[in-house]
Amino acid sequence: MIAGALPAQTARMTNRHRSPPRDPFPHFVETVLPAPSAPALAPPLRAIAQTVALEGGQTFRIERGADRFVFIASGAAKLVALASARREQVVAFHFAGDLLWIASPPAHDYLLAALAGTTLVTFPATAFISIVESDAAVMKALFERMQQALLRSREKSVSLGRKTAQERIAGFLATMADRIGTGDALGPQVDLPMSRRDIADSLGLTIETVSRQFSELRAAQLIETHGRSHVRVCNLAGLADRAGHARAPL
Amino acid sequence: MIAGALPAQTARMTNRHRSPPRDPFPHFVETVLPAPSAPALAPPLRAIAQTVALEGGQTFRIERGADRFVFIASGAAKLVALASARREQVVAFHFAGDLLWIASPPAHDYLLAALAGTTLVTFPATAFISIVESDAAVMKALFERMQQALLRSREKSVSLGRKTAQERIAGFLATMADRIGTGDALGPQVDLPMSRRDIADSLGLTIETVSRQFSELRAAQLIETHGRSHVRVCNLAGLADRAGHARAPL
DNA sequence: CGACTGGTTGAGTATGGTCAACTTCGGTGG
DNA sequence: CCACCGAAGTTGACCATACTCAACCAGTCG
Repeated sequence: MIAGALPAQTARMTNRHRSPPRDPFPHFVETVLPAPSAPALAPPLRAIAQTVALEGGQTFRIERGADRFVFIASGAAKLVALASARREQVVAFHFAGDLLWIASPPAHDYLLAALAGTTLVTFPATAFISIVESDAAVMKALFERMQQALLRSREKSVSLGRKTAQERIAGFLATMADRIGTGDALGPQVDLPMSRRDIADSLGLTIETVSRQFSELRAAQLIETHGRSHVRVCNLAGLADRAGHARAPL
Repeated sequence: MIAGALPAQTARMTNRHRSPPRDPFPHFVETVLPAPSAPALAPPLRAIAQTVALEGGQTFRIERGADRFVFIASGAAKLVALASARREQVVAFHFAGDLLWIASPPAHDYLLAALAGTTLVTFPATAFISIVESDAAVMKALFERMQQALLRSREKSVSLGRKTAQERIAGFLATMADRIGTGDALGPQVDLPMSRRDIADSLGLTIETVSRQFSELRAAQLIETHGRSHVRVCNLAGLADRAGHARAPL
């Protein structure tokens, strides 16, 4: 279930301050389950839950045909589809508080890889559903998370199918500022937990192209970067503009 | 709600044999609702349902913030995201029996366009959910359709992000053979209801590239084409092979 | 049968990929 | 605290895949 580090990954430990192994299950309960449903459902769910602690670079694989729900209690992860030996597609990034569904369809294998120290609570999908299916509020909450995932995936299709490299990068940064940015919306800061390779594999580009586009956006005064991962968005409107988020004029 | 034909579309009527305007709602009920749930839910759902008949080329738009469920009673449709004036991304194709969810997120507008004469039954999403949310079986069925849509969308991301033009076309044809093919699996035939432009807009390519790849696959004896839309898959295994559906070796 | 749309084929181009050198970051150890 | 080292990131030169522009062909409908 928990596979080793990815091939080209020398499991460099980034956990100097290893966090105490607090049980993440209560966090799952209060984040995902509506309060009235929690008392009845938490025990049976706990019975089928598996808690997994991953260090950055480690991966969580699912067996074929055994799809799972995964709650990210802390940390950050990428959901990766293996297209072939040297081709990976990052299908989605997920952060603390997210609940995602993973399956491996016939065409490709999928796995979840931690971008840093990450704690997961995972459930076999069918067992999970049979426990919560009778609870309308929980099913509705689940459903809404699914809708959000589908919407994000559709937007990613637009990006991958019809946008230039620069539009993809600009859109990516704007999205990340929205999802994990700190500070006000006018000058958000982001600490990107993913590498340039992860970004490239997410946007259907190469690391070189990602790097070049970062440089261009920097030159255009839209962003500032400090170190490998810190990005300051100087001009969010300008960034959104370059993302090609044109709405069709009616 | 029902907009006119798309810009470059001279609403050429393809309905010589106009089908009788049979009420498609019962078809929705028996296809989507589990039998035990139908009697209780059908009446309130009918009250909020809107039936729409579209000719090929006509589109169904949703207002912003008013997401809908759409059941395709007959025909075929493409779900399109408008990236900008001359850039459209086909996010998904849907056929008779499919139930889909459409929303227009902040970044882009979405619309559903009929590929031929098509009958829809549509519902405002929130009203739909409040009617069915208490019925576990229906919610589960809905949920599974959502999972399927998400899975397909993820697979599309892989295709758009990490596959060559030929791999995309081969994968597309294999998928279509599976979804709307007739005849045995060894020599399936497909009548593609979508134009080369639709295919191009779905795969993130141009019509010329689509055409060239069709020609190459034809030259490689993997497919035969008759007329604009009829495709005969001579070698499904070979096609799947060229689709780059490599599973990671364990 | 003729016109028109959609599809195919060809020639040249551009965006992003590849290959390679170099720089910076950041973590470790002297 | 600074020097060192490996990995990650950046930049440049060149190349390839798919796009653009354009002409031509074929299927379909009137």
